[in-house]
Amino acid sequence: MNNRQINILLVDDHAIVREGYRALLEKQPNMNIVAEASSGEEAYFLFKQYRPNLLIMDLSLPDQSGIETISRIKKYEPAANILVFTMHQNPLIASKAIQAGARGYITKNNLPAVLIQAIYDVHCGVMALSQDIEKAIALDSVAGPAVAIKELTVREFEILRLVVTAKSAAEIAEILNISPKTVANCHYLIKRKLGVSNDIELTHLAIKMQVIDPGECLQ
Amino acid sequence: MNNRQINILLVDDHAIVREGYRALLEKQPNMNIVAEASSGEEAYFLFKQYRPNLLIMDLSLPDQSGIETISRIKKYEPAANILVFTMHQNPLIASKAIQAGARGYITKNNLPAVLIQAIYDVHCGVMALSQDIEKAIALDSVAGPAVAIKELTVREFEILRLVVTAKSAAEIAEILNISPKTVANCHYLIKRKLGVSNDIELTHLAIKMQVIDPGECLQ
DNA sequence: TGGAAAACGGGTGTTTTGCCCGATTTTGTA
DNA sequence: TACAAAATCGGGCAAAACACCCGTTTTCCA
Repeated sequence: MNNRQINILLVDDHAIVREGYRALLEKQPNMNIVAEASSGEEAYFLFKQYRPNLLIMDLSLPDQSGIETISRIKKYEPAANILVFTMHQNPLIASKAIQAGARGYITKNNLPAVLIQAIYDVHCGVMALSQDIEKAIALDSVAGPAVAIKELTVREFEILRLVVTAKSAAEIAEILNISPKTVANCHYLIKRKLGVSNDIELTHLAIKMQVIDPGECLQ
Repeated sequence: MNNRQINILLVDDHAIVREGYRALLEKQPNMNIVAEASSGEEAYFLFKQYRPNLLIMDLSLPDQSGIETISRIKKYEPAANILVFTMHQNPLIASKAIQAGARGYITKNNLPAVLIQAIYDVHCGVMALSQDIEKAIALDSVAGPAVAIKELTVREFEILRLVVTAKSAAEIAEILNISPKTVANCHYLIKRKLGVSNDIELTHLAIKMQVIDPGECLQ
């Protein structure tokens, strides 16, 4: 990779956070924010338009499609450099994001300098994980009770997240642009893989595994 | 209130967000950030030390003590002006924060300008609520589930508790010595009364209303 | 580039749901 | 005590959802 200007697309739904990125990144001589998006849809669109060298994205987007957005962008451009920068310290989410094609995962608990370093790392093709996430992944893989959830495919995980926030099959189908029938089948497979027999158990499990936090679905 | 310099204490556990505040607030001629805290403990300490005119705080702090911190500070200084600025759009959280003594509640979904206005409002003694929160609170108190849940009969409430701990209709029928059909009918009536359309929403609602606590399903 | 895994979605019999109804049993209160 | 109102119980039935099967296409790596 070259050491020239790094053109960055910011994806975060909170304007104040984007202000923060700007203040921070524009101090770096060779970083340049070419565009900002506040939703997954917009991110995909702007990525195609601007072709940035690097994409910094939060996962909690209004259309709930953080990981899905990574998949879409990577499908369109497998060489895309995507760095996840989010508050979620959950190793499950981190590993799904990486499975989906992210090249880095840094939590917002880290100091700005860590983000800066990660940007350089990812830009040079080095996978960047913040220490807290590395630790969480390590702990999880040793004694993790979340074994079954890891068997889920990226798509299944995505659908799980939507299902447990009480979206209907039709809504999910709409969001993901697939048939409601596929959603239903996938929903069934998720339940079978996780060994639960109804949606209530599934919800409890999702909360327990911090796939969602209790209250996330309260509007 | 005077119109002089507003001395602000920032409380947010994410450095990048604090960068965002800085970039934003320092553009305002009469706002001045006197200190930053990244935990509730630190916030309390710095408040005593700096006596700011206004405190902007996020609720999701590492020591999980956002609302608790508000209480502590208000106890120490009842005149403290506290403006909550958080991602939580939950009306229950908002009302608890206000009960605890916050004089404003703005979600991070809002544009920076909304925050700026709220700062002026709170500084002048006007309660500031962002529109999304106003709406959420209104919905919640008018047609809200808090009311609806009280409409449940004793039997319905009993069945609700069993349902949301993931017991099957057959099991519940067994426990209560009634027909599974009655359980199913009752289950349906509960959902109708509470205005939810599936069991996942029902589960979330039950957790939110503390019919069962989230800890009950953890492990 | 070939083979495995994942994603997608049709088909179909079985359950469950949503909503109706009437029959009993409390319950509150005049 | 009387008696209406509310709560409880459960049958019926069409519509919807589910569980499970399957084959096809797409994606991903080695």
